[in-house]
Amino acid sequence: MAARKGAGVLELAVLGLLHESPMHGYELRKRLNALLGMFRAFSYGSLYPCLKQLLARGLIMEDRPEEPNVALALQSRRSKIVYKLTADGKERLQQLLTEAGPAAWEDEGFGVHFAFFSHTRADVRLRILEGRRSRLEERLEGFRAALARTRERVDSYTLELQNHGLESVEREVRWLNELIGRERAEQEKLAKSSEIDQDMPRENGR
Amino acid sequence: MAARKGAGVLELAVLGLLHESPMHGYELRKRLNALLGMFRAFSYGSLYPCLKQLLARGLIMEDRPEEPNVALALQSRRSKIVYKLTADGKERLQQLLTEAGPAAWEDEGFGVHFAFFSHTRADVRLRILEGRRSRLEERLEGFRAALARTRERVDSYTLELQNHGLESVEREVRWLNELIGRERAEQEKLAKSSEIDQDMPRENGR
DNA sequence: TTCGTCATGTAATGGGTTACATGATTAC
DNA sequence: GTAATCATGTAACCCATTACATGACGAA
Repeated sequence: MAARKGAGVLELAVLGLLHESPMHGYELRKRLNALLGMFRAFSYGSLYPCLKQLLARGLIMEDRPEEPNVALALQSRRSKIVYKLTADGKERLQQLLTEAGPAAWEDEGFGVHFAFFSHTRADVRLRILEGRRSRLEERLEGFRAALARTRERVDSYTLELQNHGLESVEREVRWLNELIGRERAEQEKLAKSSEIDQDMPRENGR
Repeated sequence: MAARKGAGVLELAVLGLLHESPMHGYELRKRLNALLGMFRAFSYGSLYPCLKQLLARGLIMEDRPEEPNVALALQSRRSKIVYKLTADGKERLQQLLTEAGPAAWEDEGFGVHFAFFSHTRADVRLRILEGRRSRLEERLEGFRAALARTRERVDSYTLELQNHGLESVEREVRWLNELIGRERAEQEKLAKSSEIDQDMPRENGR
């Protein structure tokens, strides 16, 4: 099995961004950190090796636009290597966007997967959101249990920290609830509209 | 200089917990994850090597309570090794709790440092809180700048993600603001009470 | 012509995880 | 007596970072 772990979160992020438009590494990194800036920041030291590896695996290729002058192309080519997805790369991206497993809802991966939700199938989106929610609820539960056990002697700072953490997670759960609600509503709407097909449309307030 | 990076966050966490009371590894891990559960979870694979290393560095030692029977002690001792801080360990802990540098306010370290704030000097606490706040504000600023540049074409999911991230960080900043306010108030109160001593108090707003 | 930023890369290192292997203790 | 949990440990690996080295290019 092994499923090829490959290059962690970066693989998806790079493939996803390159799918939207070809880019060179430096720019890629900026877009990356603009996209996920609040969660993580990647350095060149991880990005370039990743590109190299993706290239070796045939998932991306250099994108030299129509180059009439071959000699010039061979010589002048230094600095700025624009990459684009290959067919295999697109396939791989699709595959990554379709698996709704722990990799998609654990802390490291969730943000990246979410960032490309618009390229993700609706049912997969829903399962990822629900997966993350139950993951967080699980954590919440375990945490509260541990809290109950050590309740006795906690200084005020520890308490403050734990409360803040608790509230953060609860907040994310509420956020997920809202997103899940919206996703489901949309799915129902689609199901209904495809089911009707020849009946009159009806409003169902936003 | 080099400052001995040593064993990352774990070092502080372990020393801090052992300072409160001697413990064995297994228990240590549970307390650790109860304390920081919302932020990170450590596995045995990292904890035990860390203990081993701390032992080798002479910062902790096995805590065999009064053991009248030596022979029995030598034989039966398998499973459950209780550790406690050595004098060096206490000193090291104190040192770690006193440095108010990036290690204390970056994402990885902040939680742990905060968790032991009750053993931290008031001025160090304040500097760490302010350090973290400006770190977050910096991130906020950079993020908004990047946002402004790529504003044009962002799909609704990306937007949703970025908003959520933004709000999370803003929320943490507000939390820090409150904590800083409290810290300062307390410090002023202390300063005032020690300053007066024989005169009447005078207001000096903020 | 020099400085800042854009741009690409590599080597050493690091902190941590997973998976594995093992043994003791407790509860049933 | 056996299953679950407590308890300790190791080895292989992984993803990413830091620090470094290099060079092109535009603006002052």
